[in-house]
Amino acid sequence: MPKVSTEHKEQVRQRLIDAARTVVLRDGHEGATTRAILDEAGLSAGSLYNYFGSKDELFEALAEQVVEENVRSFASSGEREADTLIRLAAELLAAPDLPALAWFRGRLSADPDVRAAIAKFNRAVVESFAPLLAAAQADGIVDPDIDADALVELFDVIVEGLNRREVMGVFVTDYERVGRIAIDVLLRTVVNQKENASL
Amino acid sequence: MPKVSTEHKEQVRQRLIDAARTVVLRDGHEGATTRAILDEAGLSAGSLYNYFGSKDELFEALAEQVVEENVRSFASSGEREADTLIRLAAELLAAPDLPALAWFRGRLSADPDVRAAIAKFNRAVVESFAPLLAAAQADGIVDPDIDADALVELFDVIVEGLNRREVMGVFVTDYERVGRIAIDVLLRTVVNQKENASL
DNA sequence: TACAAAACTGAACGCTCGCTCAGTTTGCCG
DNA sequence: CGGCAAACTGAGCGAGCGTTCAGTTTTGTA
Repeated sequence: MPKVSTEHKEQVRQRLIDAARTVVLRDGHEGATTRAILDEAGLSAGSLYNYFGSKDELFEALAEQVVEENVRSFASSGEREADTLIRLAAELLAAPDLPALAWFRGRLSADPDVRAAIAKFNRAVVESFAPLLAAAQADGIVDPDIDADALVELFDVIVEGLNRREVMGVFVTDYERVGRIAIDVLLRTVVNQKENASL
Repeated sequence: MPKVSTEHKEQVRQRLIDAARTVVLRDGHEGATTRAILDEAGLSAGSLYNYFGSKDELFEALAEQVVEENVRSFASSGEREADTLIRLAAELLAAPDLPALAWFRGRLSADPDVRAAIAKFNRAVVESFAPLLAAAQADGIVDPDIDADALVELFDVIVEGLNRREVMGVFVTDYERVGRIAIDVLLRTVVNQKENASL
């Protein structure tokens, strides 16, 4: 018969994950020591090991959670227009969590679970854009000869590029402008074909 | 009157930088300890400090060198056609130095000198593409209303995105295809205007 | 209220890191 | 050839890390 155990335990576990995220964002990954994290969470040195087997286990949990949030945020947007997607990507990438995400990508990319989660994010991006293009091709407003898979992949590359610059602090001078030109350029395959057809 | 000093000193210094690069690429940044680097260079613990004031100074020198090589490689290509640029970018980004570059970008991005070197690389990319577009606009084959600066910036974003994926091990399935669609899409602003004009 | 189990504490351990320094070797110059 | 400054060695340092554990506090149950 277990004594204290409740979902309170899960709350403390989550508090540790949140503290780890806070410390990584504030002090960088070199400053993210167990002591700093436990201090942030209001616990002392030994308590970590009631919840995680090691520091790495804590970081794996955090990494999976951050990636999961990004996947959900990207995949659950109501609108599915291509320009909304670019805008959403820009917003998403401006979120304070992203530096952490990038950090984990570099730091833990050796871990198969994290790699899988990242691949899931990329897939979410691709799967959001592909149907739009397919529909446009089915409607005959996009050249059916166009290499749709490659175009979708390019969209993903652009999202990654925006992310990288954001993380690097090399901010795009004006998201609105670059986002607009990306839409413009990506959808020119659509629009111009349509214009040509209507001529 | 100096005794032993020759340019031999510069050679050893370079050997240390090369050893640091080798170890980082082989063991990752956590495995790149001073002992591992000195062992790779065939020197013992104390010798590092005849050439660099600290481990960080060595890494700064390496980072600047890697970035410098990338800038030179990108800027010195003979051909200046846009599709060549994309192809060059792809080749460049497939070079084995790139993981190191990416690592330093993340690791030392707080250092102003390294940030400056990275900005230089970005500038080289932008300056390679901008004249092409400007010329096309001057010739009247590109809509002068098009936001040229933003388009150039998008090109840079694409280069960054390709780089990121390469470093992450999320390889583009077929560089040829994605490169072609990127050219196609970027230059569609050009080609379609020209086609429209000729109609 | 009494008690046992779980949660928590914080001093301490072992380890590895960047770095130092007294002693040794190396190689240029008078 | 002799001498001396520079280059190099490697044992060892202080500090900080992740982790442990014996003791204390807290908590749910009987």
